[in-house]
Parts: sequence; structure tokens; C-alpha cells
Amino acid sequence: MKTPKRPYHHGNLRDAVIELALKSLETHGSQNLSLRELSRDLEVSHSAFRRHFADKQALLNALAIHGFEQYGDVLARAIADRDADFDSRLVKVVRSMVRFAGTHPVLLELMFASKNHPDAPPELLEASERALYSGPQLIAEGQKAGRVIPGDPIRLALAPFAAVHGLIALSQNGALLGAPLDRLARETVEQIIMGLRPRD
Amino acid sequence: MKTPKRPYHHGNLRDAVIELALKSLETHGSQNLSLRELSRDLEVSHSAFRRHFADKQALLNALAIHGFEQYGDVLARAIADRDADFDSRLVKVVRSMVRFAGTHPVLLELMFASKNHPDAPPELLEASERALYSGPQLIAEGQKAGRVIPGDPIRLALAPFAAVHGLIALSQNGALLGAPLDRLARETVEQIIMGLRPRD
DNA sequence: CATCTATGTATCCATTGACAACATTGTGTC
DNA sequence: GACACAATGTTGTCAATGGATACATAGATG
Repeated sequence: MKTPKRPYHHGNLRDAVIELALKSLETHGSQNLSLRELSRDLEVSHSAFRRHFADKQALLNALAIHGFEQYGDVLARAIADRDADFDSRLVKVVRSMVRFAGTHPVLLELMFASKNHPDAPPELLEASERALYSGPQLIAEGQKAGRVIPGDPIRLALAPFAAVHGLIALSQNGALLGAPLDRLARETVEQIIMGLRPRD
Repeated sequence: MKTPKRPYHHGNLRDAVIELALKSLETHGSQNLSLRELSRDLEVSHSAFRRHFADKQALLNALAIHGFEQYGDVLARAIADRDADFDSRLVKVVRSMVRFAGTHPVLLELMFASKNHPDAPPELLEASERALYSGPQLIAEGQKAGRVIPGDPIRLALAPFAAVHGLIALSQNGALLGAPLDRLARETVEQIIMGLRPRD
């Protein structure tokens, strides 16, 4: 006797596909993400997902949007913690970025690849901009505390934040130059704050 | 009458596949790279390439290695130009990085994605390390000129080089925050050199 | 010249993403 | 409650793909 089957309507297929796809990404890599396999695992037909996603690229875009939202939340929470001085808060933000990269390496790669796709939908570009616009607020508060030079906080935030992203890209399995990325990122951001030009 | 066909032996199929695949990457994107289409364009059977590449991933790895070699050459040439002071030389290196990213966006993405693949072969990891190890030499010369603080040049090179890579990743169609990436990268690296901490 | 190696061709297979037609259920209105 | 429509699923088909295998052709070597 067949096991009792799910009712005809899944009820929450879109979210289920996204959740399972996120898992599959980190387990099997983005190149092995298969709509048919996801459908089998969710016990729906191979075309069911098409009611929720126009095509495979639409699913990938939804995953990237989800990733940017999560990333933005992580950054916003780290920045919202104001119980320490500017330098400590910056360290906390850097660590949260590195941690996200460590737990979602394939998703992060997909996030950046998707936003650079020629047909990237506006909601993906908007989600990426929202997520990547968190740094200026912290820099502005650092300026108020006299810990950061005057200037456009948006532009000034680029150096440390871009550097951390660059370190993430350059790293290998959470390490770079034989050092844990977490420590290396903190040290590099500290160097960026202090500068490489000697202070006579 | 059929047009005279190529001799049975292509003679240089491996290099031809790599060259055409590099073009296809930037034209159609990495997701649309198709071995069969490459074979058709090169007028060989779809299995011919398998004498040169174990599988599709092996071809992707070869493309990434080629990319790192090109990138390393570009950086080495920019660094070897010693006819200017340290700051100008750094600017030149930054511009060459941004230019490479602008002319090879998909290849650059593949390069980083490939090296982070769990089965990345050692020759790919070595090629990536060689390419990404160019900065310390310039930093050491900057230190000799008194333009860079004392310290490990390998570590000190990370801040500017990682930042440029991060800016490349964050950018969209050669621009970021409404500014050309070329200019933004130069300004950001200058900020990194001078530091974000006020100099009393 | 025979043998081995390198490199190509032809055929087959399983899997995939996309598409179209159809089926089932949920919702809203009268 | 009946009906119409919308939402969401199923079934089947197609073309294309990457991979594998057996075979074919040519180059190199002794």
C-alpha cells in the first residue's frame, strides 16, 4: 500500500524550493543544483516549481535575493550593537562578514555572480545595494567620535568593506597566507584605518 | 561537393578549445558554455576534446589557470615599470587590475570560483597564488622609499590589493556608487595608504 | 614494416530544463 | 450551493547536454 501522499496542493512550495535549494547549494555546489532533483526531494512533479519561478535563472535570482537579505540583516545587527567604541564595533562587523562567508561560501558566490548577470532583475540589484550600504552609518558614527577622518561616509566605508570582500574572495577554506581569515581580516581593516603611510 | 575538410588530426585542438572557450565565456556567460557548441564551432566531433580534457570541469580549470597566468603577467608588467615613484606605480597597478576585470569579467569570476572548488587541482591553486603574490614586491620597494610603514610586505599588500578585488566584486558594469571603478579604485587605495584615522 | 601511441569519430545513454496540455483544488461571487 | 475563474499541481514530450565506449585514422618509434 502506498504511503499516504501529500495533498495535491503543496501549500508552501515556493519557500520549500528556496530552502532546499539553499541547502543543495552549499552541499553540492551551484553547478550541481538541479530542478528535477529538488522536485524529487520535495515529492512534486518536475514542472511544479514553474508556477513559482519562470525558469532556473529566476530561482537562482531568488536565492541571491534571499542571501542579500540575510547578509544585510547580519550586517545591520552587528552595526546596531552600540555598546562598544568605534574600533570594537568595526571589528564585530568584520567578523560577522567573515562568518557569513564561512557558512555560506557558495551562496555568497552566487549572490555576486547573479547581480552581475546582464539580465539581473531590479529587485536583485536593489537587494544587493541595500545589503552593501550598511557600512556608511558606522563610519559616520566613527567620524562623530573623532575616530575617522572627515569625508563622505559612503566613500570612506568602501576601503574596509571592499577589502574584507576582497580577502574573502582571495581566501581558501577560511584561510589566507596560512592565517585564519577572521584574524587576517581584522588585522587588515586595522591597517586600513591606521593607513600604510608612515606617521612621522 | 563537400568543402575540403580539415585533416583528421586537428593539430592544435587543445589550444583552440581554450581560445574559443575564453571567447564564449565573455560572450555568452559561463552558464552557457557548451562543449558541444565549442566542438561544432571547431568542426570536430563532440568527443574530440575529451582527449585533452578529462571532463568539462577540467576545461574550466584550464581556463582559470590561463586567466591567472594572464592576470599575473599583467600585474608583473605593471609592477616592473619602475620609472615613477611608489604612489604612481601603485596607481598603475590598480588601473591594470581594474582594466583586466573590465575586459575579462566572466573569466575573473570563473577564476575565483574555480580555485574555491573543493576539487581544485594543485596547479590551479599554484597559478592563483603566483598571480596574487605580486603586490609584496611593490610594497617592499615602497618601504625602501619610506612611503610605506615597516612590516611584512606580504601582509601589508593585502589591504590595497584585497580592496581592489572587493571593489571589483561590488561594482556593476565597471561602476560603483555612480563613479567609474577606475577612479574609485584609485581613490580608495589612496585612502588606504593614508589611512582613515585622523592624523593629529 | 609492425607496433604502439595520440587523437579523432560514431553511437548510445541518462539526465536535464523548458514547454504545452491537462487535472485538481481554492476562492470569490451570485 | 453552483459556477466561473485563478492558483497550483501532473503528465508527457522535446531538444540539448555531458559522459562513456568502441572504433577509425594518423603519427612516432624501433
